Amino acid sequence: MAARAGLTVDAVTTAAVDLADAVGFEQVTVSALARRLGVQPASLYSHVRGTDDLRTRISVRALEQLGDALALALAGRAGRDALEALVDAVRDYARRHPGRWQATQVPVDVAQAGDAGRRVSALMRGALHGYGLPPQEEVHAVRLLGSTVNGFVRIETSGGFDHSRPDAATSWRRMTAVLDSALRHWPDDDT
Amino acid sequence: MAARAGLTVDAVTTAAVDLADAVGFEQVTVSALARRLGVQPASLYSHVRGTDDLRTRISVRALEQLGDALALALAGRAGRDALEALVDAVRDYARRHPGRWQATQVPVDVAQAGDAGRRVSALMRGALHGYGLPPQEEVHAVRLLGSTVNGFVRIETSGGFDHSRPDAATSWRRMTAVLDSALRHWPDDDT
DNA sequence: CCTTTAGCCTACAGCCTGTAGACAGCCTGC
DNA sequence: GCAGGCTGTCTACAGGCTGTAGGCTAAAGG
Repeated sequence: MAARAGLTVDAVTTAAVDLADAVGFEQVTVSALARRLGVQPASLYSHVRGTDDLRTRISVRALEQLGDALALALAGRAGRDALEALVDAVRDYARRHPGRWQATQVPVDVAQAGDAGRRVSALMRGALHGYGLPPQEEVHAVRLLGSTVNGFVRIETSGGFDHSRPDAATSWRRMTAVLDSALRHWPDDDT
Repeated sequence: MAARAGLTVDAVTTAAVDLADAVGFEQVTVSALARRLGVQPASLYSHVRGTDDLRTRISVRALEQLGDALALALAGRAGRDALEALVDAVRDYARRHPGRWQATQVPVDVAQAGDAGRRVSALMRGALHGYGLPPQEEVHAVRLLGSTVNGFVRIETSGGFDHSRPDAATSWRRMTAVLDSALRHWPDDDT
C-alpha cells in the first residue's frame, strides 16, 4: 500500500513547475500537485514545507531558467542585435512558460532568489553596454527596459491586447525599435 | 439576534475595496470581508455571488476611479505636461491604493469592465495627442507607455527596487524624460 | 395591526492546509 | 542472509474557507 513514488525535493519542484505552466502559478497547491503525482497531499509535506515553500521553489527555478535563456540569447551579440535578442528571449520565455513567468513576477525572499535575480539584471545591464550610456544612466536604462518588457508581457499574457488592432506582435516590433532609438539618443539629465 | 447590518451590494463592494488596500487584493475573501463587517460569511452571499464576483467588483470600481483620477490630472494639459501628469497620476494611484491597483491588473471579463478599461486607454491616447504621432503609430505609443508605466509601478510596489540605488523616484523622473524624448523623436517604421 | 418582503442567521457538505503517528519497503552492518 | 534502523508514504484528524439550504425576524406597506 505504501509503494515508493520516488519523490524528492527536486522531483516535486519539477512537477510543480510543470503544473504551474499547465494551470497557472496561483493555482499551484499542495493538493493539486499531490493529485498530479498520484500521491496523498500529506506525503508532500516531507519534501516541502507547504504551499508557500512550493511556490518559492518554482520562482527560484524559473528565475534560474530565465537567466539561462537570456545568457544564451545574448552570447556574441551587441547593440540593437543584443537588445532584440534580450527582449525577444524574455517574451518567448513568458509565452512558452506562462506559469513560470508568473512565478518570476511575485516578490520572493532575497535570501532565496537573490542570486538568480541579480544574474538576470546583470545580463540586462550587459546587453545595454554597447549603447555607451553614461555610467550613472545605465541603471535607469535597465529599469526602463525591464519595466517596459515586464509590463508588455504581462498585458499580453493576460489577454489585454486581444480585443484591439493591430496584434501584439506588431506593437512589440515597433516598441523594440523605439527603445533602440531611445537608447541611442538618450537625453541628457538636465534636472 | 438578527439586527440588520445595512448591507447592500454597494456597501459590500466599498468595504471590499478598503479591505483590498488594507491586506492586498489576493487576500480579499468572503470570510475576511465578513469578519471586517461583523457579519456571518453566509450573509454576504445574498449580495455577491462569491469570492470571484467580489474581486471583479473591486476591479471594476478601481478602474473607474483610476479613470476619474486620470481625467482630472489631464484636464487642461498637453504635451510633456500631459505626459507627466498622466504617468504621475497612475503611479500615485498605485502607491496610495495598492490593493485597488492590483485589482486593475487582473484580467477581467470584458463585458463587466469593458467601459472602464476603454475609458482609461482613451485617456492615455488623448494625453499623447499633442505629440503629433502618425495615426497608425498612436496605438503603439499607447501600448509602450502603458507597458512601461505598468511594469515600473508593478516592480516598485512589489519592492523590486528596494535593494538597489538610486531610489525608484529618481529613475521614474529619468524614465519620464526618456519617454517624452522618444515620443518627440518617434522613429519611422522602416519594416 | 397584519402581512409580505428581504436581510441575516445557523447548519452543513465539501475541499484545502498542515500535523501526528502508524506502517512498509529499502539499506546497512554483521 | 538477515536484524534493525531509516525513510517515505499512508491514514486520521483539526481547523479554516466556500457556497447552499432553510429558518427566523426586523422593517415596509396596506
